[in-house]
Amino acid sequence: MLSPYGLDIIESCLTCKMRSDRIFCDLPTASLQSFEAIKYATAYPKGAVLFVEGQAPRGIFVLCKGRVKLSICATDGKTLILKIAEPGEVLGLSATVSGKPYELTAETIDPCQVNFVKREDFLRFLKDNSDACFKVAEQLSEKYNNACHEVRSLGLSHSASEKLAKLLLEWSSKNGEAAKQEPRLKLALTHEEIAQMIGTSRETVTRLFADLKKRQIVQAKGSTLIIRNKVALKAMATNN
Amino acid sequence: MLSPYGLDIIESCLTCKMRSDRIFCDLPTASLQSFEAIKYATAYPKGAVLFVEGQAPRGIFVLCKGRVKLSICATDGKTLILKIAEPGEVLGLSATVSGKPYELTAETIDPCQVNFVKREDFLRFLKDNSDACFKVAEQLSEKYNNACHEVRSLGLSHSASEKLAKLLLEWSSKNGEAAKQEPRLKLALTHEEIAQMIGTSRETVTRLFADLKKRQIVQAKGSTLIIRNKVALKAMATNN
DNA sequence: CTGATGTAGTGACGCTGGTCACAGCGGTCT
DNA sequence: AGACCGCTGTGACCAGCGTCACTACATCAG
Repeated sequence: MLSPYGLDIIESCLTCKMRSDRIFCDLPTASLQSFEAIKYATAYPKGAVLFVEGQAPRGIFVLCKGRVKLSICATDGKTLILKIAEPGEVLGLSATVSGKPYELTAETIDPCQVNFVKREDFLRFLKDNSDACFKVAEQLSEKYNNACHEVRSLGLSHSASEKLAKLLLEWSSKNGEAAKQEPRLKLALTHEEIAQMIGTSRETVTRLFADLKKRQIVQAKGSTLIIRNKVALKAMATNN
Repeated sequence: MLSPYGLDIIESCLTCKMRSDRIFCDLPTASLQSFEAIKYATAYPKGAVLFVEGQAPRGIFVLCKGRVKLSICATDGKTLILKIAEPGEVLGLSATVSGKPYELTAETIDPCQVNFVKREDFLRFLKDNSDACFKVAEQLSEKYNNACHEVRSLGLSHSASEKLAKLLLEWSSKNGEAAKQEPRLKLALTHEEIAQMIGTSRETVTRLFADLKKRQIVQAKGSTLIIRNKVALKAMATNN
């Protein structure tokens, strides 16, 4: 089997082991078979752009492996990272459904495997498979929910430190580390990228981290970050 | 016919004149008939709260008449208005589909007519009527799109004046006034509410308006605002 | 080894806008 | 009429943070 970019390609959705974990993929066999017929299994290297905001929607991208950075970008080049998509997520879904341009840009940050489906094929598929249509509604609700959280964090925060604290807590809760006394997390992003996630400048992120370390709230061990004082961090995330 | 709060109640969706204009309501007669069976036509006075963020989803609210303010609110009371919903919009949709708590608060700002559908009834209805399910996906895409715009405006703007200019242009484009030389728009909101829409303080909005007037970019005529210099306003919305 | 490139850390400076504190200015209720 | 209330308009003050400019590493290619 071909294996570009060092990926182990999952050939068929029907035999995919992760199927049941994934909100969109967990479809009845019949629907999944029609899906098989219209999907193109593709692979991308790190740094590939799946689509760009403003483009007319070509179709959906089901992320099977790897992570994808979703961002929006201002005319002056200032960028805001909305989220890092994980496997199981469907990208370009809302644009494909509504026919409006993609509202964000998707760029791989790992080698990725992706199932692409052309817009016309996908819409036909949805009309014929009501289970899938409902899954799409669920996915879109999920996305909407996410966007609302982003709005809340951007719009209701009083300071950059509050937003950074929120981000760190959110990250720690994703690894199931949140319950631990001193949660650890891998800092896979640069200060620049973190700044783009919370809508601030690179220098501010550096300064905030320096401050957190000085106040013994976090501690860096190489590229892992240990949260030493969860309570203080939570206080920062809710107050100002 | 009963007519509370000075409303002319639309009794049946089947005979509703606005049906075809409205993205969700324009369903095949068969689907609409099953919808009729599960909906409750209700009316609310101005200032009524349909649901509050954080509440478990009771169901959906199809707005037939009047406007509804959708907002999120921080623990300290700071509020952000996401949008003013117009007739035809379905409220509480994503929470009802996903089962997660309502992500925002909906409060009427006019006397409103609303069709309410209980969550279980609605989910059953969706399973049985795939046309409706697709409409839901479309509505959710629309909402997601909106949220993305909000994120862009909040996250990528450099200043409050930029956000205000964006808001004014957006409003003028809704009335079809945008094409005119000097678009007019009704300022139906207080400075406080405008501040909450763009995530700034009441005083800043007052100062910004004063500045716009001084620079002859806009002009107030009672509660209508005339945009005298569209070009300058657009420049403010894109630059800094 | 050396230069190039990307990331992180830090000081200085100044602007934007949040906050507080009041002052006018319609309404409306009694 | 007066009292009260919500909205608007302004001045003063200052914290937060964006920006610039530079240094310090680390990694990598040649």
